[in-house]
Amino acid sequence: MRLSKSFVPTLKEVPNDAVVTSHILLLRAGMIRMLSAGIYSFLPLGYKVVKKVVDIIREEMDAIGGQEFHLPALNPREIWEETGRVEAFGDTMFHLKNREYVLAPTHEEIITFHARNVVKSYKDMPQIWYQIQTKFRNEARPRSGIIRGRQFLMKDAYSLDTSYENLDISYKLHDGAYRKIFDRCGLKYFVVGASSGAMGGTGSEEFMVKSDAGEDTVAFCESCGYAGNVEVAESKIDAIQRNKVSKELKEILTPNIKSIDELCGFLKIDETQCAKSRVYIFNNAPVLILMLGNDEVNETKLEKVLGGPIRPGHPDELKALTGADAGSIGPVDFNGRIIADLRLKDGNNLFSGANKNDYHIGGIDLTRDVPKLEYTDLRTVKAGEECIRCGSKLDVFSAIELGHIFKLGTKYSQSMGAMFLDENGKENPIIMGSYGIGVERIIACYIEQHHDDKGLIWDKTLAPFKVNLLALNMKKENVIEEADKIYNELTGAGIDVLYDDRVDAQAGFKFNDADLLGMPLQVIVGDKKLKENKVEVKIRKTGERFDIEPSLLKDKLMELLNR
RNA sequence: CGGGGUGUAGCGCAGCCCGGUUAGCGCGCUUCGUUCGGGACGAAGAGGUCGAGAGUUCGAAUCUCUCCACCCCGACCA
Repeated sequence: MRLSKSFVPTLKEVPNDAVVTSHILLLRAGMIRMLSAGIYSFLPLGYKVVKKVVDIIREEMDAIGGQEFHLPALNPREIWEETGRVEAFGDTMFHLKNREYVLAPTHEEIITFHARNVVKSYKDMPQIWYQIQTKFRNEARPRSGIIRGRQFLMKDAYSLDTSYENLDISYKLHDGAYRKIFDRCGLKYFVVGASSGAMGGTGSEEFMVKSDAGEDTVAFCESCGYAGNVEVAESKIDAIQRNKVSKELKEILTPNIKSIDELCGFLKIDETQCAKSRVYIFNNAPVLILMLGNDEVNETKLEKVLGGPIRPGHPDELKALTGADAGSIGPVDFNGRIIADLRLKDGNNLFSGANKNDYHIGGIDLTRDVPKLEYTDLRTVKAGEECIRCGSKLDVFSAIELGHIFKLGTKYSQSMGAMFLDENGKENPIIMGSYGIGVERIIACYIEQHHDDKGLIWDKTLAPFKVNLLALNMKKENVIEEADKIYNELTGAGIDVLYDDRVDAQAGFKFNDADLLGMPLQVIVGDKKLKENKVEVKIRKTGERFDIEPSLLKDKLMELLNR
């Protein structure tokens, strides 16, 4: 492609609104432009990269037996009513004003709609259905360029199976395909166990890339590879030691003492001798949560344990339930379900609220004084704690979610009536899985991982062009002649070449644009070296450069591109 | 949705506090000439509803109010 005839509006200066590296470079390289918050146009160069990513995804999805669909983005609202997700998505779903339609934020309902009409027998399965298509989500706050938009491209896939064993097979196929996709795209990623959130289901994994631009927080173990979203991650942290002798319960006057720190200061005790109470409302019933010391309740973990949404109790509810305000609530004689974090397991000689304002109780023995106490892991892990698997120090950092694979189970088939007959003629709901990849995020993550202060650094796999040919002075006949010849030769050999043939751009301008655009190889044709019958080749990634005779150029480039 | 910030030429900004010529600067753009291997130089140009609307005033980019857009932090987020 001749640059002089192309629309590649590069920017020397950094646009005001861009903060994240990938966003800045995509704008500067003339690959995207914003239309509105979270809505981006891909310009020709950017769209070439999109197509490369999509091709890789398609190849790997086809390789596991996926069949590509193209489903409508415009959906009748009533289909979404069947699963209750109009309400579940709430404001995140776009609604049309002049017809009862919504813009699809994902496609489980549409897949299930087609499945229930056609997939009626166990003989029809397994199926893997996928598409690469635009999704719409009314994000409250789009950000970071193409990383979080209101309109974005997603590869979404769905598996239909007759049993959970078969779902496991489909799930593993996707896991493998995803690894190949991200490997081929040149991404350094890791896989974490994740919370299933509002999708429902029995298991899920997220494919993540470490990045300051990320919106998820992840605990990661360098030595064994353990990784978990902090919503679900666990660490090895000391539980309290049970004392040999349990003291008597003792009520203590603690005027105006609310927090654990105040309590420790007042009683001259350590925070690990304190059990902090939090009251949540689940299914309109109170649940008292006990945490050790200053550990905070991880609400995601709690919701998972309870199996549904929770909310913190209001101050007046707390008062009515316990007779005390937030700082003085405790487990002893609490009337309702009590769950304690594992760190408190069978602890004794603990201090906690007395359910009476300005009083705490000491000498609590959980095994003696809190009957029917349940224990589970409810903490959020912190950096520096020990890995649950190998004991090394955990790192906690932010990351971008690239892909997510889910075992959905029967949530959608059940609510929408997608049933099949098994070998015994018995009717069962289809067992489903759902698998997503954010296409733009692959590009953004790639850039976050592959750039320098000059600009983008494309690997040949995703590069919009393999070679950037620079004719340094398009007013010199010999330069034009040689560069044109090289352009024709390389193009003829099937190499994608971006030919900077701009007449009015000076050498330095072309060098900088080439580095910004970041094609893997640059071929520089200038009068100076032509006089010695040489052109220059520069490898963008390493900065390495050498001179070569034009007649040897094509073979040399082929060799470089193939290794 | 809460908090903070910004909005002036295609891009980056100054001017605003303290109202008063024709609204400036750099880059980019057009024309001509020179230059031509690391973002050239000279000359002459084009380009603006100062985010929108209302108000105060003899007079508003500047003061007041309302709205809108965008960015950041948070909440939220399959």
